[in-house]
Amino acid sequence: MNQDTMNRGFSAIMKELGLKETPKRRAVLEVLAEQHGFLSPEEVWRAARVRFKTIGLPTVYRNLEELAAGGVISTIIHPSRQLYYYFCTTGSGHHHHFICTSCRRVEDIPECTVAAMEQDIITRTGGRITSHIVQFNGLCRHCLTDPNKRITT
Amino acid sequence: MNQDTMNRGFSAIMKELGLKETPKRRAVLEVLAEQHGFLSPEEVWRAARVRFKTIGLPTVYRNLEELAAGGVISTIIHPSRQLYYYFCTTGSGHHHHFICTSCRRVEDIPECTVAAMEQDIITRTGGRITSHIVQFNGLCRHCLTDPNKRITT
DNA sequence: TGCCAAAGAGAAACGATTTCTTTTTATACC
DNA sequence: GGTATAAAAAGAAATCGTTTCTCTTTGGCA
Ligand SMILES: [Mn+2]
Ligand SMILES: [Mn+2]
Ligand SMILES: [Zn+2]
Ligand SMILES: [Zn+2]
Repeated sequence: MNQDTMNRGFSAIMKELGLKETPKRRAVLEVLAEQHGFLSPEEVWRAARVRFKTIGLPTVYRNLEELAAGGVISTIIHPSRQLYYYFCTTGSGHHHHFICTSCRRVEDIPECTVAAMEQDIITRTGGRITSHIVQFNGLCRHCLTDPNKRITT
Repeated sequence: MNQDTMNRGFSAIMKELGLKETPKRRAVLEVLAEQHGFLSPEEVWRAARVRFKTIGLPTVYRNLEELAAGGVISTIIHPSRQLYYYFCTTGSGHHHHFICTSCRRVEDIPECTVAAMEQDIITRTGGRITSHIVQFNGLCRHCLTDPNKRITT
């Protein structure tokens, strides 16, 4: 994703969400978009500080939360239970992820085939499903190939 | 689950995991087994203190973690990112859950139909899947029927 | 240009979870 | 039954990721 596409797209995104287009907010989004994997709020903050002498960690937390609430970025469920975010370049469309627990790469799982399971649950339990979590964890082919390059976080 | 079944089963469980059968550990398991829904470590602790004047919160955390590692209890993924545990009476067999975010009831999802998705990911990405998360969140039929009885946690 | 709600800085608080040290206890073995 | 020993627990304290607070700054709009 080149810088121009990024900037144009980001302006539209923030407008749609009714969020002001501030340099800090754009930086948060840019930092995430430049990564191939998911990042923690503190990692986003460290990367953003390279561009801004001053940017507060609470600012990063707030923006990440807002952007995730708006569906612009995805939250990653992690065994450590820390917060992690990922900017998914696959446009709209509901889908899930395969994350490498070693290097943090993320792969799309295009089809969400849980519809049948949901219908089954609804009819069987009589409840209403408001959301679901489907995520596959493992090692990507890079980390599988080079065991000595694995990042055991 | 009656008390006798509980005690006999629990002894075997701890033996299998190579854990000493202590009163505190059994209490943690009993508290969870008596609930129809999932509990936080502090809630387990409060319930366990009814039986023991002294039981430390770290003890509860440690036991819950060990029992979960042994597969005896399940961890629940929660939007609040707090820890929650659930004692699943469905014996062995891999399956997933539908949890009510209001009253914390848990329903089994007997079939795990993600095998096809996994195979697809493996062949397409060349990675290895070590685990997956599949969970459905929503409102159970009780909470759906009585909106005014909903527990908005 | 001026207004004002939204956004950010910086410091501080928070609180769930973990760590540490000392004491107790379950279990294996005699 | 008595004893050794490693596991387990108590209680206090620390940790640290995350959130809150107060004041200041700024983007969007007329
Ligand atoms: Mn994606
Ligand atoms: Mn179950
Ligand atoms: Zn990897
Ligand atoms: Zn319910």
